[in-house]
Amino acid sequence: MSETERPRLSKAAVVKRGLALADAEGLEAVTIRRLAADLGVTPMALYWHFRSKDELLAGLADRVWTEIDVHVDPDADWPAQLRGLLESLIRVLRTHPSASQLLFSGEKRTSEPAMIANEVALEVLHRAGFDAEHAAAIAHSALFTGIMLVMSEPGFEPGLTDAERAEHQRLARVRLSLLPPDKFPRLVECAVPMTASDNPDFHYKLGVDLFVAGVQALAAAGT
Amino acid sequence: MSETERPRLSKAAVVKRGLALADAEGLEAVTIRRLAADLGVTPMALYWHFRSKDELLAGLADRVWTEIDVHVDPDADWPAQLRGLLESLIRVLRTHPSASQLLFSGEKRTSEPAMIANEVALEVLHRAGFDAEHAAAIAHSALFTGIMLVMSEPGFEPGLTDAERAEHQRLARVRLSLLPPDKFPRLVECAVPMTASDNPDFHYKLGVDLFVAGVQALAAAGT
DNA sequence: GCCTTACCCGTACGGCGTATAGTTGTCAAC
DNA sequence: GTTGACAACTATACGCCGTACGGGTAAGGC
Repeated sequence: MSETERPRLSKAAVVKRGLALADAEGLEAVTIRRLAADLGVTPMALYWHFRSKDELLAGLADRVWTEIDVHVDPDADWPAQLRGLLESLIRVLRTHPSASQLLFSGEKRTSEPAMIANEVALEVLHRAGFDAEHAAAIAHSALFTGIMLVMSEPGFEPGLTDAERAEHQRLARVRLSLLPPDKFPRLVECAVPMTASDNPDFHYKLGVDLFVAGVQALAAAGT
Repeated sequence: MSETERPRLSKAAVVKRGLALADAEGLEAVTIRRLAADLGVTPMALYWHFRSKDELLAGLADRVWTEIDVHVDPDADWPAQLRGLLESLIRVLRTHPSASQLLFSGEKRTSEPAMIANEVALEVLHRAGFDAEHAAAIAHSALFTGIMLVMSEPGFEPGLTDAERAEHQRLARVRLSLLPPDKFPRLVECAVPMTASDNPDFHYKLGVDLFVAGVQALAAAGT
């Protein structure tokens, strides 16, 4: 009865497993010890491949960046291109719910795939007529708009089961409904939509519409 | 030689000190042990006033919410009112750099002052002609736009000294400038504006403009 | 005099990131 | 075929963290 041979560890394998763990149980579940255990290895083994936990997390972020599709339809107008990029970003961030948290630490947006995405966005904005300063700010804003949209999705809290999420929503809704209607008429009225963690499409569509419309307004005003 | 009498602890005093600590050294400096030491008290003393650290942090968040000015100019039109609210939010978040991180945990946006702010925003949006669903989504979006603007300010990293921040900026700028210009022409071109952590007014003005313009466009399209 | 209540301390547990030093498997050089 | 170097790990330990549990102690009511 031979020991089940564990394949050699590799940076990529660790990152893959770490990302899967983050996706499944939230970023706070990604600890050196837990990840090592999942990989059937001693905690300190990871330090052979990564200088620190932060470098490991940077590895996760890097991998997430590679998943976003930076292809823009050359025949579309620039608002459609911008929208496409933002939607691609959102798609990736939604499949990796902890990635948004990850991308906040500034030095995790400097990997090469991140640069490429940034470059493409800047190019689109350049063609839209924005100068370097505005293009930079708007590209930055687009990234954070995507992150915020994902993190502000009602009921967003990575690592929760669907049942827990539903219960949270129910509680939030009840709490809102039971507010004094004379002091909080609008809140009571909006109890349901404010906590609607069911169909998120409305949330994302409105968010993207808002952003693109804003940029278009700026472009029009800038001329 | 009498012991220097320490005044009795109170919830408010702990929150005050905690917020000051967060402002000065970042949220990760706010540990039970450190905060207790600052207050001249044993860690477990804080647990008399708060059930858990999370409840303490909720206390910080609550206090931050009370600082935002929810007064809207009744003579202004709704875009100006919306802008005023957002600017007030941003002002507070900027004076408490760690507050943005704090407000992410959903249950820290349910205190009474938070509700009031929300109610006011919903009222403004209602008068702008949005239905409950859109008003709810846009109010939500406004809050997160404020948070995002603060956290996406170039060089944002609470608990850093000005010198460290300047050094970070310098490094980021150099790294961008040294990219291969044939692969990243726009990035190289935007090296300076992308890392401009000096005058932040441009950043915030553009962010608010973007948001308000977006909402106005939505209002116009909705009619 | 006693008891309750509010407030605080001491100790301990399990988990975290990681510094430091030791162990093993692999494989080229002699 | 032995040796030695090096890559890839393991073992142990340190100092943090949040916090459960079980006291202690001064003030005030009876």
